[in-house]
Amino acid sequence: MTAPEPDPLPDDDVDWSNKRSDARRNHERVVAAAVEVFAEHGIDATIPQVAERAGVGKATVYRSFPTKDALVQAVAQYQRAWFHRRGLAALEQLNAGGDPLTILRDMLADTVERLANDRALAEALPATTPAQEPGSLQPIITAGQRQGVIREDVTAQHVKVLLGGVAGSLFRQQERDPEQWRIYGDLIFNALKKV
Amino acid sequence: MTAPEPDPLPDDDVDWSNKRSDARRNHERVVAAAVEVFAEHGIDATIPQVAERAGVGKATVYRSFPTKDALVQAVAQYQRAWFHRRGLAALEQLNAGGDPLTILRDMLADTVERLANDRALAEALPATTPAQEPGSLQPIITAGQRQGVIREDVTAQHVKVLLGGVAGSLFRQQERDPEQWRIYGDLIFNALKKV
Amino acid sequence: MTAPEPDPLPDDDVDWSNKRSDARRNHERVVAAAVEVFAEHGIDATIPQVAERAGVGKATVYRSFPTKDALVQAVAQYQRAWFHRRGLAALEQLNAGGDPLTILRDMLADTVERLANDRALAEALPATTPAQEPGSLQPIITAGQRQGVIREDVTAQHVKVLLGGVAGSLFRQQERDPEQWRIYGDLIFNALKKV
Amino acid sequence: MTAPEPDPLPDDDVDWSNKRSDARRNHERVVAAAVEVFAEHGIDATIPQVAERAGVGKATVYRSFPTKDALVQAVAQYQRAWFHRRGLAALEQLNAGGDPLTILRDMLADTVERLANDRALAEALPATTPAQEPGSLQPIITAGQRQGVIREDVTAQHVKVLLGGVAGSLFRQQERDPEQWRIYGDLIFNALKKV
DNA sequence: GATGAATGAGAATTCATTCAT
DNA sequence: CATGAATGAATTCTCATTCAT
Repeated sequence: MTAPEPDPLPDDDVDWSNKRSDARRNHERVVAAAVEVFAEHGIDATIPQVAERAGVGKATVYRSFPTKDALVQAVAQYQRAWFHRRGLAALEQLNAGGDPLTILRDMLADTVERLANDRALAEALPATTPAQEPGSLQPIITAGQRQGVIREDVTAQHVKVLLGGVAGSLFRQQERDPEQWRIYGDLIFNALKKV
Repeated sequence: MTAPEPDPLPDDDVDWSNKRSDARRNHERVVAAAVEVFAEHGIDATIPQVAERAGVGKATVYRSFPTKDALVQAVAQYQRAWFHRRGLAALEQLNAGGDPLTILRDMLADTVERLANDRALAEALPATTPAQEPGSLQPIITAGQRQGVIREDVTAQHVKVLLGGVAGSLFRQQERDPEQWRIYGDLIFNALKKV
Repeated sequence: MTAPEPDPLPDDDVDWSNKRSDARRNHERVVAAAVEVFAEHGIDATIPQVAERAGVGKATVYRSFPTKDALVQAVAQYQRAWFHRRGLAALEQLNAGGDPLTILRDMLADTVERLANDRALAEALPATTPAQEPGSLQPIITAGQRQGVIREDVTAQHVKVLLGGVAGSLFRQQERDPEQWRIYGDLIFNALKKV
Repeated sequence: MTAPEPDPLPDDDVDWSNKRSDARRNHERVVAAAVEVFAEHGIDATIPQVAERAGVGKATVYRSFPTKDALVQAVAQYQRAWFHRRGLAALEQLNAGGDPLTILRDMLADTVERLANDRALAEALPATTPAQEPGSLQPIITAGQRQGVIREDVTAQHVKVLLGGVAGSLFRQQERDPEQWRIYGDLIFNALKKV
């Protein structure tokens, strides 16, 4: 039900075959550090923070990513990719004849659990555009709407905004209680259901 | 149904009885300017921006508020106060025999409308602690729960987080369509209802 | 024959009447430091260099000039203004019936002498556009052309490029001998004369 | 009338007899690339730019030249060498009984044409010292002086400074019109003539 | 020998905060 | 009291140069 771990890191479309292994290790360290630091501090984290976490100099971060924004986008893409994969898993369940509401509830629960540990995902989620993610949440919502169990004015985008927005707020007030996070997931699930 | 205007400014627990009147006027100007500027730009607005809007020097802002954070807190308190007053108005309707769900729906609609025009409220809303705001939304929710129309695990805090979180996301993606804001209000309303 | 000393510093269109005297002094220090530092190192001089020379912090420089380019432009304008004033003085001599060739020779000599001590003027000179400087050199050249003693294909712009270019080169090779500088002025004068 | 192409590359006083041929080839590639890149961007071009143009790694550039300045000097030497060869060609014409003024005019025209397409030459030209270039322009100037058609206080160095300086200015203001470049060459020619 | 990865020093710029007037 | 001038710390980004492979 959960996504496979560890998540693959973004590859940046670089052909690493003829690069030195330590360089690749450092690149991965940078990305991993960025994922961690952004997870903790959001996209306001600074390049020096990332560099220190990775144990490299600032300029090494710039070797992998030419601007801070590029790094932010890479991490955001990585986060969206997780969400996308989770959506594909849900889609398989749906195609296997699963119940849309159940699948949706589980997916929301998983996502909230991850959001609780990853501020960057919270910030990346609403920025997703439907075209970029054919899998995602939309098919499940559509299926539920066909069955008349999900509100007809709801789209995946609404869910992402609700999830991302709530997570952002909870991070800001440093809510760490998993039970509270779970409740919010359940409330959002409830918001989508047809009365 | 809407709150009275202009909203009273926060008092900051200062004894003004022996202050010069122009000092008090400056203080109020600063707060009013801060409310406006933060409403437009969120808490990332700068002190110089606030000072300019207030028509005073930067140091005058610091006379009223020793740090930028103090000013942010004051504005946040002011925003929460608006929400609190709106809650008291709803409470009166409740005591006059109104329907909790209807009252709740109207209050959410009003709040979303205000959120759409006030970034600072979105940022301030979730930071409220229950003890600070006995009025607020809680009595309406409680009444609805007694009538069995509102989920029992829901508190005013949950609603604030949902509202503030969604508004934050919508601001970040610069969503200006009032219809979209309205839908989110409706979804949150739906989230609270008992199935 | 030479320009009045000390040259007036650029005023940046600021009304200083209600500013504190120390602020004005600091502003002037910044400008004076910038003029000096740019005179020595050209426009590649850095803001920290200017700040240190002025005995102020970097940010104080930014108070007077919002970007480095603004500072560069101010200094360049100041330099062009000197050249302009010198041109006006020459124009008066011309109107008083002076000999164009003699006036031109003197003006070139003065300018070269100043260029020898001011790298920034060398860099600013060619950037002048005729429209900006109605006085300048053009009237003298035109008068000389009317008398048939100056080449007809010559404009003030050509002279500025010759002067600025030569001075740039001499700075780069650190030529300090005034006699050499004088010779270049004389060569340029010779270049302009009709055969 | 023009110099033979391709120009020979500088030798840097290195004994290549016991070097591997590919190392020598790399060295030459670096110099050729540096000549091109500096011609386009002046000495502000970066080492990575040169390395990329040469198709080698940055460190390979540093193997041939310990600092960027060393590379700059090598390119400058190469540019001066072109000028020197052009001077030798002129010298032959002189020895064959040519007219000094005509030879000088042609040489200046050629040089200006090359300057217009080579920023590095403009920057390198004035840095020449007479001792380094016995040939160059000096013999023609001397011949012209003997005939009484060229000013007696003029040396080849003066001409180089005039040429390099003007070219530097024209590059900085991005003057691309060949006619303008030609005029400057003619003015410099005029500057040298005896009245 | 050759490579490209890594780095440190430094540049421009912004802003919360302090202080002299 | 009120002001705006001054500043230092922090941030993004660049490049000449060194070093491990």
